[in-house]
Amino acid sequence: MLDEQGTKNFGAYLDRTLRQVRLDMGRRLKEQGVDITPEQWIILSGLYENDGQSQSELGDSSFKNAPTVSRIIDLLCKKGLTRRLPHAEDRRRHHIYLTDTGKKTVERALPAILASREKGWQGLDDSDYQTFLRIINRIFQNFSEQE
Amino acid sequence: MLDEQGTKNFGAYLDRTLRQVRLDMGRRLKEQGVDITPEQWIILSGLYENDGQSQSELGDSSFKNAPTVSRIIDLLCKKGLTRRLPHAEDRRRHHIYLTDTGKKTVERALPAILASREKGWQGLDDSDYQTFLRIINRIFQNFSEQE
DNA sequence: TTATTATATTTGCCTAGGCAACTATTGCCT
DNA sequence: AGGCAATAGTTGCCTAGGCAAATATAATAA
Repeated sequence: MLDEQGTKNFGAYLDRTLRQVRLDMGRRLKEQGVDITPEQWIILSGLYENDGQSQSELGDSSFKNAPTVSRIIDLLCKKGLTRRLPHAEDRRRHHIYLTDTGKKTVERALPAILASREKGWQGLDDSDYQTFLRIINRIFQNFSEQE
Repeated sequence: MLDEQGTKNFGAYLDRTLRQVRLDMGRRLKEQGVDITPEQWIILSGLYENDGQSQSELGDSSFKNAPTVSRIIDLLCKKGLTRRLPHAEDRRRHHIYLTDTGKKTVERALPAILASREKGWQGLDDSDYQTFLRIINRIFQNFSEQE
């Protein structure tokens, strides 16, 4: 069949699995009454760790591109979870800060996130995680090498 | 930090890696002069294997939901790569068939797909693939259990 | 047969995320 | 200083894919 010609069709497995991961996380957030998406969680938790980052810093750490970060932050600002403040030294940049509501939202969301991760990793252990990271990061790096 | 509380943050790795996989595949298809997306490839190759499937069958095998399949097929029909034909026994269904152009497109796309997979799996071997499948399918199943 | 339920597909509305083009700044080079 | 490249961010246009609701048809129950 087309799928196997000596090559490994890992993309299809990544795709279907990530879809389930996102679905489960999204549903748990909703059940918890937290109105954010998994992608928004990534940005919010990044700010919770290190508030006041610029959009490009958030993009680098979350591996999202600039337009995507820009639009997610638009939504988060509209929901009142973050705000953009001017950067003192560089007028092109903004500092992005969590509002108080934003911080509370992160804290309310966390149990749902942790529960979802726990469910996904059932039947697997720490050594599987090391192996998983080795393989998936190798794939990632294989595509990250500048041509 | 938030990311590690004993739980495994596998979602972030799946996310960033899949994004690279799609990007590389998309770029290679474009270089090859084949005007389809990685998602469209999944549907087209499914039809190449088994022509005339219904949309729900394509959805089941590609793990895409009904609206997504419907819209991808809209696009493929607009490009002249597939066509919808009525189902003799069930008038709710369609048979989806590749056109001649569609078949040729699959054949022209295949080298790009295989090259991308090969690049992604560099430095990894068959036994890594078995391990990868075990872990990722376990995650998938953990989320697929009803309830 | 009729009423109810289930299935196949489509559509509307939303977020995420590609690419490319654009603006505003900043930094560097001469 | 003046010119030019690089950087930060935004916007437009596109596809993918969630959910929910709608339509059409089929299958089943009463």
